[in-house]
Amino acid sequence: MPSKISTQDVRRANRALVLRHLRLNHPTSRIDLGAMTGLSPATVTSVVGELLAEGTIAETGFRSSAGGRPRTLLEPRPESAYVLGCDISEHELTTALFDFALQQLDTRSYTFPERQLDLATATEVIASQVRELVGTLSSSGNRVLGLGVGVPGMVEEPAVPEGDSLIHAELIGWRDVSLAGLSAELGLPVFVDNGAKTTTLAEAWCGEARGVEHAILVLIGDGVGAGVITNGRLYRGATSSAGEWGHTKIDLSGRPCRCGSRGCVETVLGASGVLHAWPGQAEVWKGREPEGVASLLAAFDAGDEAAVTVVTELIDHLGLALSGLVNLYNPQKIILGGWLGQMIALRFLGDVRDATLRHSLPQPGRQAVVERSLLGSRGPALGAAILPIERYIEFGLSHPLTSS
Amino acid sequence: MPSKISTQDVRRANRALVLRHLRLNHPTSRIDLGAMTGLSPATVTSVVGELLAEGTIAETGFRSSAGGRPRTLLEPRPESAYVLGCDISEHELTTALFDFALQQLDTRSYTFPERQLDLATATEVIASQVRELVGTLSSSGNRVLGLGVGVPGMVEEPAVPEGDSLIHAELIGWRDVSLAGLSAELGLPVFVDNGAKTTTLAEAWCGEARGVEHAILVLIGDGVGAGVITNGRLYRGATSSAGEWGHTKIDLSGRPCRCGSRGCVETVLGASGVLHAWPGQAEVWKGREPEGVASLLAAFDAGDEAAVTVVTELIDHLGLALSGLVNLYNPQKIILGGWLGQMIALRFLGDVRDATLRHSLPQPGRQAVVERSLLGSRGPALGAAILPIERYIEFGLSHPLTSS
DNA sequence: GAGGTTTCTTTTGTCTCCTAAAATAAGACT
DNA sequence: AGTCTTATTTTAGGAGACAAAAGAAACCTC
Repeated sequence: MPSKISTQDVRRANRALVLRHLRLNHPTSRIDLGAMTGLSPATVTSVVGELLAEGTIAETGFRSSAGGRPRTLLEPRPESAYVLGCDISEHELTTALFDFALQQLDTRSYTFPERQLDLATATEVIASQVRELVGTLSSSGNRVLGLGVGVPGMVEEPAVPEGDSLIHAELIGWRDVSLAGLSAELGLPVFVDNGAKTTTLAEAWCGEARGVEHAILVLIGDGVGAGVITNGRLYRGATSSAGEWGHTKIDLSGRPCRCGSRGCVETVLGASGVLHAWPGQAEVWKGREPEGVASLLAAFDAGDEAAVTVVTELIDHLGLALSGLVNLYNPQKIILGGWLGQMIALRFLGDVRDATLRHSLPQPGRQAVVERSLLGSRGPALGAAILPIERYIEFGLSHPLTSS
Repeated sequence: MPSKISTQDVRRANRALVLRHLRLNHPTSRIDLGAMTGLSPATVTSVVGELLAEGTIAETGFRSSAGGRPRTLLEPRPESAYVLGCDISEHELTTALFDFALQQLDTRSYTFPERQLDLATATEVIASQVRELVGTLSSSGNRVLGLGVGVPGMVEEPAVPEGDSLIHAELIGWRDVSLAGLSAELGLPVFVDNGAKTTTLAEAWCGEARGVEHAILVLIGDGVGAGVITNGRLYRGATSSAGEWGHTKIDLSGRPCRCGSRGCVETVLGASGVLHAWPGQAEVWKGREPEGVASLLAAFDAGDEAAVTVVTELIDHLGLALSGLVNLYNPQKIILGGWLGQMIALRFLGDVRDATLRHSLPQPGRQAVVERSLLGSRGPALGAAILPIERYIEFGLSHPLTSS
């Protein structure tokens, strides 16, 4: 249930509103901000004054006009704050440093074997990466807003606002773990979320979903996942684990899945699932799925009959699976990401669109455009870095933050 | 994107907050309201004073206490306002009158043949039902907040706030239709939404989903539908057609569906789909599906082998389909409704729960409780009536409203 | 280049709203 | 009756938004 609000929340909300508009279209003048947000000029002056005093934004010039006072142009100041984003995949841990404009400044990676990464090691590695990255900043005394971490598993929001998020990531052997230690060690606020969700956030802020109120990012690779944006925000559900699309069932008589059920989207659209559909090839490419898919596409190009069938069915099944998302979430845009998703989108986007439309109900189907993700592999870490930025834009520095 | 807010929105939000709390737990005292909402006693006094002056709530007694001033108890005043809800199904049109406490006072029905109901007739019938119902109110000069209408189709929200909602309801032959005429004729605000959504609203306000922040109502009958509550509100998506679950595909090699695709949930779980799975019986019960299902259950009880298989598979498939909702929406509760859904839940609720859990991912699966709907056939009209109530609670009388 | 025009930005005064603290009300207890 | 306890209302103050007025900074014209 919504909570009580008071006059100070009004300022908080309007400050965030101005900052968000400024991030999406800059440079802008005070007048334009007023027109776009609906705020009165007086209020815009006041809010902008605050942001200028903080150093969050800066006046960067003028737009001359035919016979009137020129508009002062405003922009976010990239060097006003920095954020860190960390992505943990099943064999790599990458931390990157971004400025306030979300430009990546530097990055550090750490590779680990066997899908095993214990919490202590992870904490240590991330901490040293963060210190190194922050050390590369030219001047000292910079505002570092915090660290976001994307993990390959589910993250449960704390019951009480100031509790710790609980991580469940079987893939790397983490069960009911928290990163409170890392936060304490760094003296920085640490935010955790599922990797697919952080990637979706990245897409929503800097990619194809920029400015789209209702969008879904579909990630297809070895595994399959999705992230949902509704009303411009990440959809989380009761315990933050909404959007788990990989184990939605689309085939009553499908192959068994590692999740214990059968016919999951992942068994049909995931890389090894696709190769399974290619007679006799699954074993051949085990552990080298990207090569396998490449060779499937080569065979398709060569007109190999089996390959053509596999690819044709893949596209139809993808469209069918996407239609489920279209009908259930009624998005304006569906974005294909993940290495396999990108590969498919690059060559068969039109066919995927047709297939999706074919299987969707007409009304929501008409709304939904299918696109290819623009973000490369930087997505997950970038999205993780957005977590502290989001908090800052929403709450300013009032919430726990530290300088370094 | 969220819009600007000002101090007056603060009052609006807090007024709505108090009213919602009062609706959920009454009688309550000012002090308790303050504690539950987080508002200061002074503010509670002020807001409550306003509501008392309006007549929306009343002081109804005292709770004596051990040695202190007794708390004055507050309650919503049922007779402070009235609302109308209308449900249009494929062969019937029912309008009901409710008081502010959502007690049904009276109802009128109109049956029409052949799934054909033209807009002019509908307008006329509803208008006369409404006049009749309002006429039955003992005193005159009552506040009638408006009429809500639930239709068997999709409703597109207007692009501009003051535009008209567009209705697409193929089932009764309505295409791009609006009820602006009805509103003008009655001099009352008219709100329209999809029938499954209004029923979900009813469940959220008065049924199993009361007070639940994340819930899904699943309606299984001849057709199949669903409504989703997230963060305590109805989930609508980009054009208000989210939650269309009936044509989610769960069987790649399933039977073709009237929607043009194949293996839709409706072809598996809908009444005629279920009977199709019962060898040789589909034709027998065509047009008399409820009887057919009853006889299937009788055969199941008698130990008929085919029937046992059909029912066992039905439950497994239902669990599998529900698991998709669990994984994608991460709800706290799933509620089974619709005549067939109720029938199944009444006899096999435990098995359905097991099946759902079996096919869901562990984390979201643990959260989701499966229950049977408590609302009978009154749901759709009741939910429709909630539409104007919701608006009133949120905006007070500031939005277009009329007295009669 | 002085005055006028136009357009953006800031200032001023007013209004709304929440809240802490103080005051008041309405019992029970002794 | 006096005291204690708890609930509600008043009071005084602060945060905010905004309309209207004032000020600022161009350009244009003669």
